[in-house]
Amino acid sequence: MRKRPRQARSKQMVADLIDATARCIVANGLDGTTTPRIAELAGVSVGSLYQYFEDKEALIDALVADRAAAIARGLRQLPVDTAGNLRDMVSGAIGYGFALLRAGDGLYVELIKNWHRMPTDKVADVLQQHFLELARVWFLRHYREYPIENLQVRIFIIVNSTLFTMVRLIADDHPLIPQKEVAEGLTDMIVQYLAVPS
Amino acid sequence: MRKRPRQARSKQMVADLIDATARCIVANGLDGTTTPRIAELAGVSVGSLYQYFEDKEALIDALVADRAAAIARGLRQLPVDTAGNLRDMVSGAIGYGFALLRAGDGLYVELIKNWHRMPTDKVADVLQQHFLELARVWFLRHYREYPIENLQVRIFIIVNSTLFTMVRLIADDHPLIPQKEVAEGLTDMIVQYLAVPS
DNA sequence: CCATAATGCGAAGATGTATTCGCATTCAAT
DNA sequence: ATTGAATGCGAATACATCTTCGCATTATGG
Repeated sequence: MRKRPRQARSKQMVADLIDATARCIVANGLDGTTTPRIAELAGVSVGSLYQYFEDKEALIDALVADRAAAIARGLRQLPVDTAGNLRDMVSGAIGYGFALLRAGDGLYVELIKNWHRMPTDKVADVLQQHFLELARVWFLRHYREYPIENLQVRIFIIVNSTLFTMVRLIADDHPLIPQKEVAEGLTDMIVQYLAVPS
Repeated sequence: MRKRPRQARSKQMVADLIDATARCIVANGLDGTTTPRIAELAGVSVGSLYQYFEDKEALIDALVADRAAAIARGLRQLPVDTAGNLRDMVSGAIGYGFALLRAGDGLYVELIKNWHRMPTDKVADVLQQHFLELARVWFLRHYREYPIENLQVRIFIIVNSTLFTMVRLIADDHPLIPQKEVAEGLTDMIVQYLAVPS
């Protein structure tokens, strides 16, 4: 950040700018997200944007960091019963994932679509780390000897498979492929896969 | 196409332009692929580009259509033993997929990364259709009563999971996650999933 | 209340890209 | 060889974007 916002109104402006960036991405897509449009939505001047952000990328970076942190908090607060069965955990996580992607008017979908143009791919990292930890706990609890070597790879496969299958489904509608069945299919697939001995 | 190339040299130019587009995407990424750069690589003038292509998008469209057709041909010629076991088929397909993505200096990876900005997402469609058909044949042969309703959804999940997991792995290197293990993991996952009764 | 710093502005500058158009060149058929 | 069509050219046009800068406005601390 180029300059720290010291007064209350500038702090508000920074918040407004980040919020406006989100709304701009939702309304115009990442490609249609321009500094004039962001400024207009935020109700500030273009120049003001550059007071606190090095450039447009820094602004988007801030937005992503914000949301990644929010998602991380949401995941931590998600009630998981590590003593319960695996299928319920997985099913719950996938349901949560779909809900998250459907929320925010497609902001997350747009961001994940453009993951490779993001400053840092924090969203996928957050998911990866969270579920890796969750899986560690679960396996440690249920099987003293669990495939710890393999777990990283398995979680990598599972997180990416799930994330992009969901995004592809939501991004453009596939009339023959209902969300409910995909959620069940992903659950089946993941549960089966985690049960495979290494 | 704005105008049909009639003479030999114009046909050559169209071919050169499509080839130059591929090289430009490899060298500069999709975002860095501009009409001047394409023209320069093709060794023709910018204006000539617009003789046979409505706009830049049409040019990229032509490239994608070309490659999609080539991949479809490659898949059809891939020797598959529908009488053999499922694991070998899946494993072979995944090996082929990785080889394809590694080939072409990252052209396919770049195209799939930007799937949502492609004129038509032919690549994924091609894969989807092919493997759907393949799965139909296989299941018809091995189980007279196969879950035909479910098969579309399963193939959707499998194709997208595999494709994007591979692309994510190749796009930026994950030192802790070797390709070999991912290939094996994906194979395990898919084979298990296809064996789940519907 | 005043002096100073912080903040906000938005037109103008710099850059880059897609696309067109009139003219030059090459081809192919007669 | 000639002529009309096809082809090729690339400077010029039109447009859009990011970013800066000098000036006006507002807040804060003494």
